[in-house]
Parts: sequence; C-alpha cells; structure tokens
Amino acid sequence: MQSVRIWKIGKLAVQAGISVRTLHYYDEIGLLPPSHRTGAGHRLYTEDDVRRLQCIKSLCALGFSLDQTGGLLSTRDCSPRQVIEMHLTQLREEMRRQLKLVERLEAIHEKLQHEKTAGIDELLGLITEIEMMETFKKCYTAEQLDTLEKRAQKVGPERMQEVQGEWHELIGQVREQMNAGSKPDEPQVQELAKRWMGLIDEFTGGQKDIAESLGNVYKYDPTIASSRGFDLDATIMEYVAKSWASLNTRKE
Amino acid sequence: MQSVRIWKIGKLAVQAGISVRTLHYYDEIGLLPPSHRTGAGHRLYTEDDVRRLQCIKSLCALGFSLDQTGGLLSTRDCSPRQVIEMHLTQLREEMRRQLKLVERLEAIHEKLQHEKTAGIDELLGLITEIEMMETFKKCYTAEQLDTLEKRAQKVGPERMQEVQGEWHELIGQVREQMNAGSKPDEPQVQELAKRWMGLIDEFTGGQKDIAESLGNVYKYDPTIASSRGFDLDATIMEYVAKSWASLNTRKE
DNA sequence: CGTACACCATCACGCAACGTGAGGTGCAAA
DNA sequence: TTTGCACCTCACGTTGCGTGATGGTGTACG
Repeated sequence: MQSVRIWKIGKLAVQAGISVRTLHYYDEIGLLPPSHRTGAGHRLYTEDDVRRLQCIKSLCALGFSLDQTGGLLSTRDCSPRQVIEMHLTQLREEMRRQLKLVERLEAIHEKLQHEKTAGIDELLGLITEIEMMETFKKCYTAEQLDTLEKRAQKVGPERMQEVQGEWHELIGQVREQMNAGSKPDEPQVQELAKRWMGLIDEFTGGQKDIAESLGNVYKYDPTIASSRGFDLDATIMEYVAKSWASLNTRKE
Repeated sequence: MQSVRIWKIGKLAVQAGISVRTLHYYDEIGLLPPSHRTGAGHRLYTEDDVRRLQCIKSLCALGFSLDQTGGLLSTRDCSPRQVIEMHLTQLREEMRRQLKLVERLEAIHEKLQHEKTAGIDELLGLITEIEMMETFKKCYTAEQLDTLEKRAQKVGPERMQEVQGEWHELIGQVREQMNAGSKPDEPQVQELAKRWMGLIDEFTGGQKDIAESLGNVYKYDPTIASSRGFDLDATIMEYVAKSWASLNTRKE
C-alpha cells in the first residue's frame, strides 16, 4: 500500500512459505543478504530481495543446489542452457539408478511372497540371488540362465559372497602387477591368471559358452562391472587373457 | 587356506571394495565392530564379520540407510516384508518427484530452444510460466488454458510471483483467524475474503468457469497446493467461501 | 640390531541445508 | 512496568563418510 515496501524476516518467511532459519542461512552463505538492517541489526528486505528470493526458490525447486543457484543468479551473461542440459542429464542418470533400485526391490518383494519363511537370512539369500541374475540377464539365453541359477543354488549364497570378495582381492592384485609394469608372461602374473580362470570355472560350472558370454558382458559394458562394485575394465581383462594365453602356449 | 581366517582392516577394505575409513565408521556407530583386536588395538575381523559386511553392503545397495540396515540385521524375528514395502513406496514417491523435475526441465529446455535470448531473466520467466501451467494443466480445457496463458503473459511473470507471495500472506492470515475462532461473518474475516476473491479475479481474468475449476483443483487434490508451496486445505477454502457468502447475502 | 616403509590407531574438521534450542535485545500493548 | 512477541547471534546435531595430522606397529632387509 506504500511506495516503498519493506519486509522484516518473519513476514518474508511467511510470505515465501519458508522458515526464518532458512533466510538466516541464505544470508549467512551470501546467497540472499538483506539490502538493509535496522540500527538494532534487524534484517530488512526490499522488493528486489523478495524477487531474488522467488528466483532462488524456483531454481531450488528444479533441483539445483544453493551453490548452483547462486552461480546462475550471478552470471549475467553466460547462457544457462548448458547448465540446464547438464542438470537434466544428471537427473536422468539419477532416475535410472532409482528405477533399478525399485525393480530390484520389487523382485525381492515378489519372491518374498512365495517364500513362507521371512527371516533375514532368506532375505539376504534372495538379495544376492537377484543381484546375480540381474547382472547376467542381459546377455544370456534362457537355457544358460537356468544353468546358472541351478549352479548358484548349488554353491549357496555364502560361497557366492565369498567369491565376490576373492574377486575384489584378485582384481586388486592384478592391477598392482599391471601398474608395477610386470609382463603378462611373468610367473607371478600367470599365477594370478590361473586363480582368475579357476574362479570363472567355479562360477560357470566349467561351461565355456557361459564363460565367454560373461566375458562379453564385462567387455562391452564396463558400467555393469562398476555397478557390481568391481574395479574392472577392458585393459585388465586383456592383460589377464594374455597371461593365460602365455601359460597355455608354453604348455603345448 | 587356513582353518581360521582373520582379516586386518586394510585387507578387508580391499576385499569388500570399500574404504578403511568406512570400516572405521561402521565400527564407530556400532554397525560392524570387529570381533577381536590385537594388543596394540588393531582391528581383527572374522569370517562372521565379513559375512555381516556383505549383508550391510547389500542392504545399503538397496537404498537403506545405515540405521535401517542395522535394524534389519538386529531384529531376528520380525518380518522384513513390511520394511521392504515401506521402503518401496517411499522410493516410488521419490521417483515421481524426480520424474516431475525432469519433465519440468525438459519443458524449459525446449522453450529455451525457441527463445533467442538466453538471459537469466527470460529463464526465470519461463520457469514461473511452466510451473503455473503445470498446476492448471490437469483440470482445464484447452480453451481455458489458452485464456490463462494469455492472461499470464499480460500480467507478466513479476506480478505472478508477487501474487504468489500475497497468497502466502493471505492464507496465513485466514488461518490465524480460523485458529483464533473467528466466525466467517465477522468483518475482519470478510475483509480477507474480499482480498481472496480479488486475487482470484486478477488471476483468472474474472472468468467464473475458470475460477470454479481452480477451486476444484485445490479442493479435490490438496497435494497440488502443497506442491506449489501453499499451506492450503479444504477447511480453509470452505471457511473463506462461507465468509464470502455471508458478505453477498447481506448485500442483497 | 637398527631402520625403512607399509600399515594401523585415534582425533578432528569438512561437506549440504538447514532444525532446534539457548540466551540476550527491540518494541509495542496492557 | 511488565508482558509478550519478533528479532538477534552463537552453536551443536543431522548422514556417511573424505581427508589430513600425528603417532604407534610390524616386518623385511641390510
């Protein structure tokens, strides 16, 4: 109603639908310092401040961090197009992760319906089972999947988890050798390669086609490996393959 | 290879693919205290500890917090079914939010392609515009939407934002009166009702059908109001409606 | 036997975005 | 003058660790 409109912090908080503490915080980090203060130190916000706050709220509602928001509001010239695109791809990535989680949980939930017992141990068995199947599902035929499932049930979830630990260890050791500059045909590397192939054998029940498919999975989509927690890439797999080959050629 | 297998913290970290600090932390919060320590205080993990760690990793991978994970692992009897379901619904909720964000950003991104200028002000105009349209899109006919869009362009984004602030203020004042026990036909409440209807008028360009639809939006889906940042529910709207009605009956 | 070096230990601060008091003013009504 | 509300400035708590700082251990090697 007056020519100059001024808000104290409480009113502004109500008007913007946020808390006083939030405004304190925005002041603290320099995102929205009030244009004026009273003699007693009370914050006084002008219309410009209010507009800035609206902007901040909008950008935050789009998922930007306060830091990014501040950046967007300060750069007068630079086009926000790129920022938006980056943010968008990032969000989509996040969504994919979420979707995977939900799918996993749904699978577990469904399996839980069939099982009568609902102890924590069964739950964990199901979880490892589903994690495994999920990894393979993309590349195997139904028949192969069936074989793998039987195999997994035979060795049991504990051994599966143990094996996972051994993989981590083994991969670490191989990477060490690689970084140390060891050649693939040196004996200590060949030793690692033997353990490597041994694990694969146990895993696949010695069926070559399955082992090969497994190799392809990791070869053509390294993201799967990292999603399973493995620090694995094409160079390592090639290194081990060479080492294994050097073993076999000598034997012949 | 030996009958009793013991891991020190570094080995276990490598084997599990996590950091030493993480194991320190899990010990600190009591989630995974090692079964033994050496005389010098070095942590010694047994096979049981390793299994527990695998469980923890699995549950975390499913999106449970460390707290929830600890709970799941400690409750031997209670069925985890409910926990899973709760978590699942929560995750789905989260996904819906994410999806909304992505859609909004996509809309903004598309609009940015058409606009030549890419300053921050235009961006903010687009954002408010899209937020508005999104609210309405669910309940209006194409014709009404068109009217609303023209209306929004006419008043401009700044005024739209200002109005939003006034809404917050107004809603707060009405809620105050309600909580204070004021009757709808008391003059100060009627004053608020007048402002309320004035805002709606400005908003809708005075078209009754649009205003009515708007009322229905908020009446039948209060979640929309809260997603727009309004602390609005059916009781408040009824209260204002009564107050407005009391004004009009007196006039006649 | 000493020493070099990797590994282990315990603090303790930092991050994001505030929530939640605690303890002390400013200002207007009763 | 007292009450009471709105405001102020610390300052600690949240989650899941990362990243040093500083100092003790354990073992392999000369």
